[in-house]
Amino acid sequence: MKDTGSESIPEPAVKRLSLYLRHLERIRSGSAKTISSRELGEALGLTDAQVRKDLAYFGQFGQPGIGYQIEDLVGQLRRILGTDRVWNVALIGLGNLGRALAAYKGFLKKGFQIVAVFDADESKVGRALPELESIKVQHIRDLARTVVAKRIRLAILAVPAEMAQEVATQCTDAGVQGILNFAPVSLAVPSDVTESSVDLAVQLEQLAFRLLGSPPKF
Amino acid sequence: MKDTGSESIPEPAVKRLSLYLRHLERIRSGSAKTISSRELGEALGLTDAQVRKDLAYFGQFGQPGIGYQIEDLVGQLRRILGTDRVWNVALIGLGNLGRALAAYKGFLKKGFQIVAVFDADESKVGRALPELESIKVQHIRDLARTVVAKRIRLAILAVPAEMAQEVATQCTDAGVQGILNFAPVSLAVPSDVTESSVDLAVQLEQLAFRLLGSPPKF
DNA sequence: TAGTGTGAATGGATTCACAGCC
DNA sequence: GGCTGTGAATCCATTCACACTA
Repeated sequence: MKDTGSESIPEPAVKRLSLYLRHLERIRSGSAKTISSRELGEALGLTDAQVRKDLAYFGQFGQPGIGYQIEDLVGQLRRILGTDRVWNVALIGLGNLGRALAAYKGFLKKGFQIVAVFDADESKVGRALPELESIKVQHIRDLARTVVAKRIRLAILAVPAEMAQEVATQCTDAGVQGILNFAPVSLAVPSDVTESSVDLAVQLEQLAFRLLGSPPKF
Repeated sequence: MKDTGSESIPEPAVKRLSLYLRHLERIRSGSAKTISSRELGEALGLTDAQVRKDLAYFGQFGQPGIGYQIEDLVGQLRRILGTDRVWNVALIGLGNLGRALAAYKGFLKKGFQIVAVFDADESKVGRALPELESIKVQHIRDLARTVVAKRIRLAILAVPAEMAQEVATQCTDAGVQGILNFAPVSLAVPSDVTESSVDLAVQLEQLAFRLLGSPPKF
């Protein structure tokens, strides 16, 4: 009934796009200039048809008989995924995980720049993190102000579970449009905000479930 | 053609089971003794039918007209997911992320006990981590020996991307059956091993993709 | 009345298979 | 011969709708 205009791209396809890009960036320094859908799929455990279908949602990037130009495809995927620009990101919560995330180099490589860090602990406020010399820890009460001032559209939440919903609401109220949540709770966010949760313990739990089927090897 | 015997449970259903359990554990101290599929679904942004269907794959846990007994369902879900026991886990790689994971309390709450930690850096070997006083950092060369000796079936990989595949292979050769991988690469593992990857930068990338559709709020 | 469990219907995503191009 | 792009067919997951139970 309602057509949003986008050509109905499957969510799983977008996830795989990130994996394609990641693999291509890894092999781009190699000798091969092109890659076939079969090769790309094999590297990620997918079928060739899957790879072609995924890419075809976004355009015609390949050459029949040849494959895909690696450099070209990297550029296309970056453009599609939005990593051809710099995104300002806020990091909220400076416990063990938060500090590890602050130090993580992988974000900046993809254009995600942490331009503000927040915590509720007054004793941390005003200091600088070793890995982000140029910015000082701010109190969460400054969140809204800073989000607007620094044009922050993405936030990483690494706060305790009890605070997560409240902080998430402050983020969205301030104009944040995407939240990556590491607290082990489901967040309720407005429909125009995207939320994605990573629950470290749940990840292990899923693995444990699979193991229940098969016996130990020792 | 081949029937593995398992009643074909959708993978997404198992993921949601973890979320059901997480929510129930959070509210179990409250006054309500029961919860309906509608209430549970609402808390997680799912339909009531979805919740009922998911639970029904594993048994008949609810009472018509009443709902589900919270305590009972917690027990059932723990049993189904395998968190009603203790799992020995190895943590490999002690960079920023690895150390944060070592300190993470959430694992033990679900029965995942880190019983060995490894790194390739000789200068770290022999020391103890602040949060895991009782165990000493071992060199990766001791991986196989220790995995067998300590009956380790799950491993958390927090090593650099370049080493990830090699370490993963060492893990599976030693008998590890499940790997939670934080390195930004796709791992190839034997078919009887379960691998699950969390790429922090990819998570943000997915959020960025959604944001490309809508304009900034400022 | 409130709420589960479940077959049937629907909706999505993956795979197939092939026309067309290099 | 090798490989892409894509409709058609298949497979899988979600939603619907209702018989049934407390």
